[in-house]
Amino acid sequence: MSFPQQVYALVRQVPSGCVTTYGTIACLLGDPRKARQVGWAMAATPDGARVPAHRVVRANGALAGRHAFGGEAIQRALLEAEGVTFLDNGCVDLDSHLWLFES
DNA sequence: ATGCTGACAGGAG
DNA sequence: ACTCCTGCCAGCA
Repeated sequence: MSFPQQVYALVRQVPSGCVTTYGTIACLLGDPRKARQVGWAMAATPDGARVPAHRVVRANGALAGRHAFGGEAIQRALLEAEGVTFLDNGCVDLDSHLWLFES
């Protein structure tokens, strides 16, 4: 199982209405320092992977921005549509929606 | 091969 | 609170 494959597998487990962070994913894969590679993996996410990359946010809940989906606003809209709430600063309410992969 | 960049994170100044 | 620096590793000029 290649690194990106594991990333996709985990992200796919995130239920609608929940989010997770790059660091968390990297940690679950055994190497917290590979957070950047997680980001790279998301950027390279093939459509066929069916990975809800919009549910993956930064360590503090801030959205990816830049190259993502066409804008942070889009990612935010997608999450809101799934029931995810945001803080005044535009960050995801991790306290309520962070997926800890307890399943 | 070398160096810079990047959907990141964490620590230091 | 904010900016800068380093670690990690894949991709590209």
